[in-house]
Amino acid sequence: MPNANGGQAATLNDVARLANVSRQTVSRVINNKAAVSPDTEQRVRAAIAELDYRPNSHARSLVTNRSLVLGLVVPSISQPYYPEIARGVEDGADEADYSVFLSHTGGDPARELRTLERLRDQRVDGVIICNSRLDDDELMHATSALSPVVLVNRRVPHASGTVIWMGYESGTVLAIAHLNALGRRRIAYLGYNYANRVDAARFRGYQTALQQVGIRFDASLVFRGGNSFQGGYDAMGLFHASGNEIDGLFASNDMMAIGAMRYALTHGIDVPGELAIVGFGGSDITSMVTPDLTTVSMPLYSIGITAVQELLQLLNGTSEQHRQLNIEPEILVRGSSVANMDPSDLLTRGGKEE
Amino acid sequence: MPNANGGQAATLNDVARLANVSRQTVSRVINNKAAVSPDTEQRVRAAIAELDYRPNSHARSLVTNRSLVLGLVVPSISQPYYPEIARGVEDGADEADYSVFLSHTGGDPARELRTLERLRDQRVDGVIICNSRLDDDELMHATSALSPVVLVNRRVPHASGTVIWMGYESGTVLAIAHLNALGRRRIAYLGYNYANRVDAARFRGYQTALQQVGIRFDASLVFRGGNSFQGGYDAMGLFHASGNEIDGLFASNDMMAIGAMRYALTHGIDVPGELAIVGFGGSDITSMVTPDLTTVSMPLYSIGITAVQELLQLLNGTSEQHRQLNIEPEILVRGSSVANMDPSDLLTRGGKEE
DNA sequence: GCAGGAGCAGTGAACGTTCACAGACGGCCG
DNA sequence: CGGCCGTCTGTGAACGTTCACTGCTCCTGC
Repeated sequence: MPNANGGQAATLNDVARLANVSRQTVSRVINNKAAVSPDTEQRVRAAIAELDYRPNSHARSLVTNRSLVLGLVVPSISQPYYPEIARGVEDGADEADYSVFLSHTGGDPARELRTLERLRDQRVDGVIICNSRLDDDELMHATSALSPVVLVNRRVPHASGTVIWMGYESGTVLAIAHLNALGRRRIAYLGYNYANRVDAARFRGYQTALQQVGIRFDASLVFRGGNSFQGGYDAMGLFHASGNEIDGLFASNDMMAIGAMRYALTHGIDVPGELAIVGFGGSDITSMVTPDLTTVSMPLYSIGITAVQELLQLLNGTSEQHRQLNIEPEILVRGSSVANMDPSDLLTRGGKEE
Repeated sequence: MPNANGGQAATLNDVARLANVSRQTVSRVINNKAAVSPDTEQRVRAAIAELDYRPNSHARSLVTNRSLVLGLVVPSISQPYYPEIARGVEDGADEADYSVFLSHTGGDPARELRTLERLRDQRVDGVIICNSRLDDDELMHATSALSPVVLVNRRVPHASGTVIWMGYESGTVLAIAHLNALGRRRIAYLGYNYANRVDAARFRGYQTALQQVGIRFDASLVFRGGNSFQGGYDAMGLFHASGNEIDGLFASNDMMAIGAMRYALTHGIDVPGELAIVGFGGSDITSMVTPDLTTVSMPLYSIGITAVQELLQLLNGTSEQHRQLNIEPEILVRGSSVANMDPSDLLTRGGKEE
């Protein structure tokens, strides 16, 4: 415990006294703002080291009006997909010497609202909100006191700040086109919640793609289930029991796709022979299942990085507001849609950037 | 923008002026500390609402010496396992009205050190560190200025604060005992880094268990690979090529186990018939692979909750320091070690809480 | 009728920084 | 040799709260 006065952290004044200079001089040294004579600087640094002094960020923020803290709000940190974004945000922030408040809302709008209030209380310098569950008005109001803001997967009318929009629609088109190219014609769509903007965008992509390749939309091939492995498994079971024949399946996310695939495999349906399956998300899991899952992949890590950079640019005015960045996905073709791929070949494909 | 003076957030003084009372009275209302007449309170609340006032937490922290913020440090947020802990921490903190700084270190000790410094700068009220990569001295020194501290999976001599220790050793004993009970005698151990404390603890468990069930330790059945799906796959390949016969395999974590299983399945080794496999971690993925993976499961979410509660108790002195909490794992028996389980039965087992 | 307490409100100082100044000192130029 | 500029350092105020007081009014009890 190199602290001077009984457990309390040393202050600028303590350092100044020890080094026989004024507060301001110490401040100058730690912020290396203005010129300080080498001799003085040396003395100050020695004092800082001796007292193990570190500036109090609260005091600093109070006067500078900047906290060097960002907020990241996600619905659920434990779902695959968000951790990867969070990692990007973390890395981007760390590099710029920012800290990150992580908050997860559990998909509960009330909790999201509470979280945003708290971030405001903490006077964070900016906020990244992923897949907000608030309705337009609430979101507008909550973020108006919270600028700048980067919204991931949510377009809000007249939002100041930047919107990062993932190509859910185009990604789904990719998936359906792939299934069509494989000669599949009866392609089912497995979603989870059409009231959800993201799921709705995918559904639009499904319809668009069908039209493009000249397949008539058949509402009986659209079904839904819970947003999980179990949900996909159960939904597939129900659908199968209905007796509808299909040779292709697109699922809204990887976990549901894997659940559906599991049902198929354990009920004598050959994948991909009889049924080709494509998931959405590009999560790690997809390369660990057998057969590995063809999936539409989003560059999640770099989305996180981009979000932070955009936020920092908004902060120092290097970027204009009202921008929209579109992120385009790619499709990772694997064993759940194309048979007889060399497994060792599969392993090297579809790796994520680090 | 209900703000009064041009974009700047309203302050206590603004509210006081508008409500025609003193700062202190407003303070009393927002902290509902002392008695305030109903009439006055009403006026103050109206003013707060009109100005959309929210207290500045920096100013508050400066004088109260509490920040209502906790720090959570993990090696990697995108690896399965940490998100679940983070979720627990988040939920526990949210309930107590605390915010959480999430920092991930990428397993880099230098970055971990930098992170801890930053948390200290931010004057967080407490820190949870998972699987610290620092050596004892560094960790001791870095945390001495950062109390209270909860250390997950790391025992440090004379650490003030609490240690949460997961039963790596006992969990591994569970796994080996299970394999032995199935009649497996040539049980291999697949690790990733024996210099790693956690991996070393598991290895001790392996040796202990062998001894308990009367199997002679055979060093040629111990091999290692990278800490990932690919690592498990490759290591299994090399081991297989060496011609060593085994009928049971324990892997240090789920991803490696799944990689090894994938290698076995794609190279004509029947799982679990010829080779029974047990992983470690209890991550979600394990129930999504085919066959689903028998795994040693840690109650990660509740560990996160526990860590926060412990921290908060240390904060208000309700818990004594130098405590060690041992978390005991359980084994989830599934298709990779026991064949012919009803798949729908499997689905309902091993689900996580929440 | 007055001491004492309860209920309510306000004042100055403090928390640990940075900011906008101002001052001291020496050297250079005209 | 006087004025001015550059380099270095110090001073008071401010940021937005809470804390420890003090002061006022009104009621109660003896």
